[in-house]
Amino acid sequence: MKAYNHITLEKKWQKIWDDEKAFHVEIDHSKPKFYALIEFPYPSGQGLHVGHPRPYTAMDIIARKRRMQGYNVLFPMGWDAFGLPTENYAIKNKIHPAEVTKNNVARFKSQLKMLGFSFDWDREVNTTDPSYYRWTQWIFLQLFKKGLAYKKEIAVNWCPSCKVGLANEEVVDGCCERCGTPVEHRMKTQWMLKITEYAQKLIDGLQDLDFIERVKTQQINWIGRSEGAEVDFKAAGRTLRVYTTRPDTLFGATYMVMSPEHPYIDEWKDQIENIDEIEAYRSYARSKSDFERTELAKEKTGVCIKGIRAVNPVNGKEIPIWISDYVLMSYGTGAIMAVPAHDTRDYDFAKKFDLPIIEVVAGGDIEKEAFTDIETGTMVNSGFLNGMSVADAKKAIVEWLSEQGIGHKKVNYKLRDWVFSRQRYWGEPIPVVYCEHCGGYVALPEDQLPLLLPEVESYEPGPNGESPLAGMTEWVKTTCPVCGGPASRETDTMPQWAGSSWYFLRYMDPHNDQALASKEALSYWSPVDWYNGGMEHTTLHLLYSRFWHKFLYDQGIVPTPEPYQKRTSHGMILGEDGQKMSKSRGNVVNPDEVVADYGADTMRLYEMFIGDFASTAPWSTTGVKGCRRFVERVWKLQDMVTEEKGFSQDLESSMHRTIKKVTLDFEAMKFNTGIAALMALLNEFYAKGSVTRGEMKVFLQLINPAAPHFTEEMWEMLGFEGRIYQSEWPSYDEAKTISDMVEIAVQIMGKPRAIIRIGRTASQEEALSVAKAEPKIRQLLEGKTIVKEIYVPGRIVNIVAK
RNA sequence: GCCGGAGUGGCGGAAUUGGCAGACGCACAGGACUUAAAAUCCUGCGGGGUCAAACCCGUACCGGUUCGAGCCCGGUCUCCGGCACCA
Repeated sequence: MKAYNHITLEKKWQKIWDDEKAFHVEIDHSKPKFYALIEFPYPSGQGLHVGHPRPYTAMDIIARKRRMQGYNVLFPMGWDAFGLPTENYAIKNKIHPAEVTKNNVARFKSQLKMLGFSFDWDREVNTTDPSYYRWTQWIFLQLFKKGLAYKKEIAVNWCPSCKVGLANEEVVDGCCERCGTPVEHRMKTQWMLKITEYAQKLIDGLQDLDFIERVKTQQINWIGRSEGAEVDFKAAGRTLRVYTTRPDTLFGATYMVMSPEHPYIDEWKDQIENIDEIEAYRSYARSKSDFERTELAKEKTGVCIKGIRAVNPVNGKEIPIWISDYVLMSYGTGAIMAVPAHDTRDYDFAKKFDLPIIEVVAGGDIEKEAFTDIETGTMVNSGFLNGMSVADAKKAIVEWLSEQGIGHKKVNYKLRDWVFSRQRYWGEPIPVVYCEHCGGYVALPEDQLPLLLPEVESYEPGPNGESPLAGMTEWVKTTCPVCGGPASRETDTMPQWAGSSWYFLRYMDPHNDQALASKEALSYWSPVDWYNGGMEHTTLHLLYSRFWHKFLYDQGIVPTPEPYQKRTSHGMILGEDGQKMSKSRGNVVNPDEVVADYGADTMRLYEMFIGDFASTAPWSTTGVKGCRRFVERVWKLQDMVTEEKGFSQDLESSMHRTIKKVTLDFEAMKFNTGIAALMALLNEFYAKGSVTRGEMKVFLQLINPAAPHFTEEMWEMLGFEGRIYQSEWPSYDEAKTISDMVEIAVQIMGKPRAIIRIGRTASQEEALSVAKAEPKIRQLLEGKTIVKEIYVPGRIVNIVAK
């Protein structure tokens, strides 16, 4: 027997697959299509870590299995290569980011090839390739033309270290997601995308998708729909509009609060008696960073506006108006009616500043705390609402407000528009020019795309955070495509999320220079059948790309309203010490070494066997060795193969059971138990001391998706026909997965006391008589009367006796 | 605080969804082979108890439903992930 040498063997098959274009795919209407997608990596300078191959191996197993089952499988790979780390590396080492990207991609690609994934490399895409970002820019132009891209001066989350504005989604605990620096607020003019216009569609679309529940709820929470009403209060001759989810508590509104940024404050300047105090508070609130807002104890602060009072429209009472930073300008109307009896924040505020608290929903104890239950309370102190339930009161008051013309139903979302511009070099240039004469931003004609990134002297952002492109006078100066007059180019670039928002479409037709993909390719391959990725992308990439796709669908460009039919998620791999892998902890496992020492097949098997796919799990070197042992034991089976074509009689049931288990477990991403079943079957072969050709063939096929190299080698050595990757996935006979005789437990009073061997479909009389014939059972039942007898065929016998 | 998810041997983890708890793997112990070690093969491996058995206890904790509960119900604790002054 040839010794098992993973190094030469794996190289050999990787080369054959390449030469044979084994995994290249084209449109083929004679087969069902299957589009398997994994998140394309950012090619960092560190290369792959052992976390990357986990989802890749998982989808590779499913892709390989589906091919064997007769599907036309699209399983592509590419590079999400724009972004800050590359740019920072370029600045530090004075190398062009494109060069850095090229090197990193080459390294990643060779590492992926080393692991034997069945990607169709002819469809490789790279977001930094002009022939790719031409279409990223094109999609932006469509958004711009439909009014969904607009420029606005907003307070952006500013990272002083990265010198870049961040989207809300990129701020974690008030700090920059990437570098951890506390985020500051800066007023900046930014490109924005109106994702809010799609808020409802993004919720509704989830309904029919096969996404894991966590992803659905996280997206729904992030979008944050709430139903309530807008109500107009009169104040100093103006209408002060508020949003509330509790219009039923209107009689309990004892004061109002405006956000410090509310524009009315400037308008009321002359009438406000304590304007100095108000201004002081406004500047104090402005200086608070996001970090301080989240970290500081939520002690309420605020100032009463003196000289102006509001009128509660429902009872004509005059109530004071305060300003406080617990009211946000960016949600609702920037002003609220405060009902301290029934809102915990208002309650805290009222207690601190000694404001009146009026109970309008009975059922709690407002001496102690705000009563916020909406299920059980009854309306009191509320005029015509008295005696109603909260739900009825809501309806009644909104009706009344509508009749009076001072309020109406309103739905709000927490979702904000997407801050789309970055003041950085290594991103897609935004293809618009500013033209004084035309009075604003003008889209570049589509035939001028791609708008290439110009060569610059320095990739460093300007001192005030302006884009490095702003220094490129020659490039910035241009002519307006509409009027032909002088115009200047936009110097901001797009965020990293742009290129990844549509890459799965490009894979369908990656070389098309007429459209982002042909109609034919789009209609054949859409939607992605199965997309696996990290939970960390739930509210970023996954939401953004669903938004773009829904927009493209509305424009008639893509054929399906949703991009991804199914979404699953993998767990992280921790270091051997149970900590998150990081350079500073020194617990990083390098896949190159694992593959060199044990081989790609072992590495792949271990990554799948490590534990439940969706959960985090610590790496274990001895665990890897266990999988290597499995591979070698399978290898040694070749000396035990008999000439028999079918299954041997005593293993027939085991064979069918294992085929079934592996088929179903792989599809359900229960790789650990699927592999465990294969190990158990191997143990049976060893116990028997032989394996038939028929058994060997099926066994290799079942292992092949997980460990494709050595199974291909053994297939060849044993003289099976063709390539294993082209062979047909084994089928099982349901009837043969169950053996006729079963061992079932006999319980007395629910405690297992004996095991009997009977027919699977034996009758109750039969089962009980066999059970009672057991000496031990007979002994235990002696002198007792049987109260009840339970028999579940194939499962259990339970005798209750006294 | 709110929304998700989870607590099972020394460890990673199984359990047909209410039917023999601990599959499979790791670690460990004993044995075989070897001059020896490694590798490999065989055996054992939740705790108590016994010469061995019988038997008792055991799935975070307290209680309940059931012939029978890791799984269902009520309550408590702990951990992980997400959101967080969103009116």
